[in-house]
Amino acid sequence: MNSLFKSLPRNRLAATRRSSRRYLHAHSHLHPLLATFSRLCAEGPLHPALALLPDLAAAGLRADPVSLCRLVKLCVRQGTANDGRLIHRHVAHEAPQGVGGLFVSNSLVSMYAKFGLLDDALSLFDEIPEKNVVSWTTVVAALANTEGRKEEALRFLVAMRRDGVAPNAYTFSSVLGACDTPRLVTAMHASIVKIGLDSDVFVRSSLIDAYMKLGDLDGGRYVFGEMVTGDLVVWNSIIAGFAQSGDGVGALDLFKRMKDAGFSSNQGTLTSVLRACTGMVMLEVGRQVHAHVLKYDKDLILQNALLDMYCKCGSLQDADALFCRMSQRDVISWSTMISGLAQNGRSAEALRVFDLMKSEDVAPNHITMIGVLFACSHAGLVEDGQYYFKSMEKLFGIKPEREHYNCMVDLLGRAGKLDEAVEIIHGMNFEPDSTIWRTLLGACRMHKMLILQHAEKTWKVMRDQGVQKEPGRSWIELEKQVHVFIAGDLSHTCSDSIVEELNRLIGRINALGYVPQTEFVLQDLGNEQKEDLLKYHSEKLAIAFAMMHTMEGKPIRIMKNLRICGDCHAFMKLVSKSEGKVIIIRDPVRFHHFHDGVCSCGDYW
DNA sequence: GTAGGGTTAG
Repeated sequence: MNSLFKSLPRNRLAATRRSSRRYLHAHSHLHPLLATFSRLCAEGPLHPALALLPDLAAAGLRADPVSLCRLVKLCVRQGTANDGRLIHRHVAHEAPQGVGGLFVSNSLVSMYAKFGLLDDALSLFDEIPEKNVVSWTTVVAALANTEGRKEEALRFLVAMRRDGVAPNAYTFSSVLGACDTPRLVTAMHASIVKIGLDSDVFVRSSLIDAYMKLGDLDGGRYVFGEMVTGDLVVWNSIIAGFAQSGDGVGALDLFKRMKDAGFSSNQGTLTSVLRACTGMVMLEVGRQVHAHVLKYDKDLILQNALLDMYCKCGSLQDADALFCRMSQRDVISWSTMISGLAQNGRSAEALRVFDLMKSEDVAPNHITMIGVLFACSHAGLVEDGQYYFKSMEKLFGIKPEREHYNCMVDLLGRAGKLDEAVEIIHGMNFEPDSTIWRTLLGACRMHKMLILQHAEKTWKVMRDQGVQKEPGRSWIELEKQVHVFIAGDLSHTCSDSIVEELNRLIGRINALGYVPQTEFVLQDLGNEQKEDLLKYHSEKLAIAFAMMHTMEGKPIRIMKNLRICGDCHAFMKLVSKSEGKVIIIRDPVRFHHFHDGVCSCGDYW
């Protein structure tokens, strides 16, 4: 291998680089075989070019480094790892001279990494005697992109500096993907500023992304606000960060500012904007975005985001129509559709979609199985659920994780099999967390088996684990504006009319037999106070406001941060009947479609 | 020859 790297004085590198380009032209005129090879490497296809390698060797001809690098790239795009090894073997014998050898080796390292053969990439890297910034960056990037090897990326950065090679913008934008603690990101940020790379758009977008992934919105905003240079991806990074951290309004606001700044969106932008709509349940804005998505109908990520938006906004007709139209579907499309149907109370269809998925030979993953188990539990299909839970490892090679156990506790709990649910918890290999307890408590409450002593103990465990009681929040989209209501908070500008409308609704449903179910207030209070607490639950404030502003015939959609309580549930059923309205409430887990006094969840949630 | 942003659950 060492013959690959005739070492050269560094001041001759540029001259060699120039001569290496000339080499191509000189030789292609000299020999038709080399000319054909160069042309194939530049234009493809891959396999005829590969087939020429033995002929070149037999004729004693040495391919130029530029063509070889092109061939390696072609291989990454069109070929397999074995094709790559073929090139590697050829090069090991017919090495290009001088700096060209280094170029070819660097691209081979990159190729192995792209094929996921990290160890091959590293061992070739080890053989390079005079590693330059590209060699180092290639492995740093490969490690930073591999789950479980991120720490090594940082160690390589240190080793690189010790070796006297200065990192460049490529290196920093790669290594930032491996920085997953505030301390690391801040330290890297400091180095970047010191070296003066903080205006590079690649570095900037990676830095924003790194801050946002830690949940440090201010850090991301700071880097973004300091913008002296920016491009579309920098905008996309900040918008994605806001959308992913649940600040949909912030994301949409930035999207508007981006357009005002003269940038037009691409697939990446639209995907994040859709996610923001999904988080805020902004169906109308989502529909508008759909119009811009039409020209990207081959982009699966974007199509999946659109599909999820329709599911999460409770518009299953749109989701279904889109799903049928999609020209390709991957495991995410299928999982989205299965969970979407299940969350909207259409479990039987969800399971039919799962059967269809299997018949199309798409392998389910652990998220698909969460959707399937969720569907079973929602439809009371205890046996099917138990079957899938027990056999998912054998059938699909998916080991049950915490989330699957949680689904099983839900499934058994809902079906009233509380003892079996507790048994499942005891049979877990990991400590039960607050989610599991919450699920069990929900089942107890559902079956009116709430033994307070037990509940208090459970709440204590949850408090000890740092679970906080959030105030209830509901929000609705109206004329592309989001209106937020907080439980017990009457500071909204329209509060007086909201309370008036609420009283009117209560009067109407009293006639249908509504009685406030104060048992859902767990605090120790007098009955009247309990009724007041119930009356101003956030979804009741939201429905009163929506009732005054929604057009006739249009369903009302409410988003909630907490699960809906039994009293609000009964309330909504009666209001849907008395007012002849379809009401759709999305809580953090599922949807309730209220229509004519009935809910899609079958009073079971 | 090396680099950045986007989708499914909870």
